Amino acid sequence: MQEARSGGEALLFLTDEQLRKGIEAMFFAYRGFTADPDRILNNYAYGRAHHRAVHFIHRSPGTTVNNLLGILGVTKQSLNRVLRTLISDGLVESRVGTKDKRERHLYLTQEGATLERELSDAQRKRMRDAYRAVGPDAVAGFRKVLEAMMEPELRRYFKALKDDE
Amino acid sequence: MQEARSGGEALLFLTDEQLRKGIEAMFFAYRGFTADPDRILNNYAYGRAHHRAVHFIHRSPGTTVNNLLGILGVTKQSLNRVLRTLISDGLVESRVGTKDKRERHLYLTQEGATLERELSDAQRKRMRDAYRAVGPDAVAGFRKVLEAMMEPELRRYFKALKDDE
DNA sequence: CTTGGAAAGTCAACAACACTGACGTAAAAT
DNA sequence: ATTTTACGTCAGTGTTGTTGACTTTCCAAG
Repeated sequence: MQEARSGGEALLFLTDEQLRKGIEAMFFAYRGFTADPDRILNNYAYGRAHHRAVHFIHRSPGTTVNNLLGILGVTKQSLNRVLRTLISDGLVESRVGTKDKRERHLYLTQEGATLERELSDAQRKRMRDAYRAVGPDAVAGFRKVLEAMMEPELRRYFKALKDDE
Repeated sequence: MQEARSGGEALLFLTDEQLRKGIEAMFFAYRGFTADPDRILNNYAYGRAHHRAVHFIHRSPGTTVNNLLGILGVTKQSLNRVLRTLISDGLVESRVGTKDKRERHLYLTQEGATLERELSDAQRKRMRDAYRAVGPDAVAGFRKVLEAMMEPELRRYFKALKDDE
């Protein structure tokens, strides 16, 4: 049941109970993390999938459907349904690739950018409030643990993004 | 676009870009966080909803349906569908309350405890590896930020749980 | 140059899991 | 005795995931 504790000072906190608390903290925190966007999305008849698509199109304008698939970790059919509604609703524009005509490059329209802004404002506010409540050292630790928890493939992608900090 | 930075040293890192990275880190990390249980659950034809129910019944044996509803944040119809399958599959036992016969107290059977163990072993391993990779200070910060990010109601519940650390 | 395969994307059908709303039963509370 | 609470269920709906089958486009081997 209990962690062996044979290693040294750095292992003292790694009991099963401590780890379970960390798991629950992650579960509850993620609920908070998505609570504000979820409320906003309800007003638009969109869901989290739309939010994710809009977020990453904003982050990487001109990205292809295939790129998004790798980042979002869903099937292309699932993403396609979401993109179709966003495109037909005029939030996302899909341009046929000039070099490779199989590809579709995705961009937010003005309207799409407005929704992205509304969603990310709310989410950033929560993140900012949390950061302010705990201070910079805690934030640094928070980010370290999150990175360590990612699947290796996504961690590599994420670290590549980090370069422009 | 940019954070005002008028406050002082503790605000220097709170640019919109930094906050967006934090948001993405949370998104990617949560994927990693659920990846191992998801793989296991596929073998049992169960989903995350079953995992959550099993986890919190393990955490609080004898908890009532109503208690679980508050913790999981779903409707009773949704939870009931999950509990029904878990009970009929023999993973969860539902006992009528002795003091208040309206209540149903939920317990894991031996089989249910086995699944809980398999799921939480995988999830704890990931959490433990991440903790070990970053060290205790980072973990303390991680936990602080997660708590700050929770909705107030869940934060109160979570802090009450924390007492037995 | 043609042909065959791989890649990017789309359409259709289905499953999981969330939601609302309505209803029923039993037990507790008033 | 009436109301409220706890729980279960049925019916219907929506989002989001899945697999399977398909078109278009690209590219490379023959």
